[in-house]
Amino acid sequence: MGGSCLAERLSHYVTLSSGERAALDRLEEQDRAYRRGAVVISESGAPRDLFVVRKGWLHSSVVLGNGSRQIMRFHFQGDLIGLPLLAFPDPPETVTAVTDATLCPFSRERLAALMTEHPRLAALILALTVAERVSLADRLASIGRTSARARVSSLICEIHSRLRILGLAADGAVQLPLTQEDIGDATGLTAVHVNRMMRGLVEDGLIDRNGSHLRVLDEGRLCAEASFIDRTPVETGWLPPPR
Amino acid sequence: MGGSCLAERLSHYVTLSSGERAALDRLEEQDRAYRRGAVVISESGAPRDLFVVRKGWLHSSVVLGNGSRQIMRFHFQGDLIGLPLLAFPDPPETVTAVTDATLCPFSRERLAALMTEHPRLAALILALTVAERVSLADRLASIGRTSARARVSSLICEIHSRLRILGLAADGAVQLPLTQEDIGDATGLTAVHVNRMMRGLVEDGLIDRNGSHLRVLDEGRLCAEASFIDRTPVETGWLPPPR
DNA sequence: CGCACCTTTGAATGAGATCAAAGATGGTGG
DNA sequence: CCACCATCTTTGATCTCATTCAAAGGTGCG
Repeated sequence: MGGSCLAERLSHYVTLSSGERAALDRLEEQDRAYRRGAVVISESGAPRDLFVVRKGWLHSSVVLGNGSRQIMRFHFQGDLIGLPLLAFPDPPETVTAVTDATLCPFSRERLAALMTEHPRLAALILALTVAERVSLADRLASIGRTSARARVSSLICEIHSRLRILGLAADGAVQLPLTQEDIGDATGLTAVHVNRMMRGLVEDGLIDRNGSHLRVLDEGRLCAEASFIDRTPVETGWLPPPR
Repeated sequence: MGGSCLAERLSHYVTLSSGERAALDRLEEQDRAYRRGAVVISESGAPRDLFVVRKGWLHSSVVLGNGSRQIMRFHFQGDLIGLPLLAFPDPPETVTAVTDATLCPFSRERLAALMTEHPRLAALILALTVAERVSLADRLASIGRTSARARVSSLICEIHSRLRILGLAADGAVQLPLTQEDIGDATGLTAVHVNRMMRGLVEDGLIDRNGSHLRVLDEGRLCAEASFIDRTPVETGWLPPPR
């Protein structure tokens, strides 16, 4: 396969030393392909691995006692998934492939070894985890305290902003392989109401759609309506020296 | 002050080596007292330190453009706060003291040094951060996908469960220094509606209240209604050896 | 071509918000 | 020690945003 996915991800933030790069390469022996709709980590099954996303979209979700589903977060190229495995024996969330996806698995023992040998990478992974926590908090505020329209707008802003960083949002246009039901499960709304809200956003000239293609027309207004805050990139000034 | 707060916290999960304990003691030179209502970390001000809570209640919150507030999480004795500082230059959340509180500050550079010298502590701190992320996700599901009554129940279950671990919930009774407005801001409801829901829980014999005293009478039913999942303690099996 | 699944639209319902105001509580200063 | 004021809780009435229920178009895939 050639080269660690995690290395690729982390090198967005720091210039990896050759030692770090070698250690990261040793982490992964393989990659695995998943079909659209496949369950990568199930709330019921015992998980064994963490993953880095090489290709594709996924999401993590929880299904509640009443049968409804909450999507916590979408995962794109370079994202670390399965981190809860570090804290809990049983996975608290289900991870599902939204599109066909390729993942790079590695065990937590290997991660432990990596953190021991390369403290800077340990600190960086901690920073990335914290950043994801903050992003979840933003989502929480959006769902807890804003209107349906703002929630949908916020989700679009977040996805658009993250895909743009990956170079997947040429001129505001992104591929959005989600059903309105998915968007509802991510925003705490019903599919029917998501439909009405998106329709409204189109009418007001904020976005445009056809099929799974979505284009952000007026990012400023969209983000403002959503109270969306695009968090600036992760801080790296405090990290220990590389090894 | 004598002894690091963080050491106390981490020793809940692992038996600290003498080297680890010494390093943790070196982390903190002081502790700081805050008055009820004091803002410890402000969304606007530049923060300098992380903290461990020695004594008291705090919460982190965000104020949105429309003026409403979302409380993300309550922080009790032993909790790490200010972690977002590891990822972002400006604090994304405001941390406020709910009661008079004593905090132990330390800089992120010191944390970086600690992680370098003591990889097991680095891994443990990562695991704790992940656990907090999962807890936020649970809250997100509660707010996004359950009724007002279930949200209030869930918050009570969470607080009760966490305080019990700290030995602060004798026979289901906890001190709850929150206004109904606070509870509303944590659950995404209005204070008025929180009142009605709590009243209902009392009527149905699930809880009892007078003043700031709250007693959980039927934990099983309360948690069931709330779809509350008490996450079992943090995994430590995968951690690297101590140093 | 035909069957799933998804989107769209309409009408009725309902959970929670909003508005308003009356009690309760507690901290503060005289 | 008491009176007062601010804050918090409680309750009622009304309103509104989002849900629910239902059914008619689209779309793509096997």
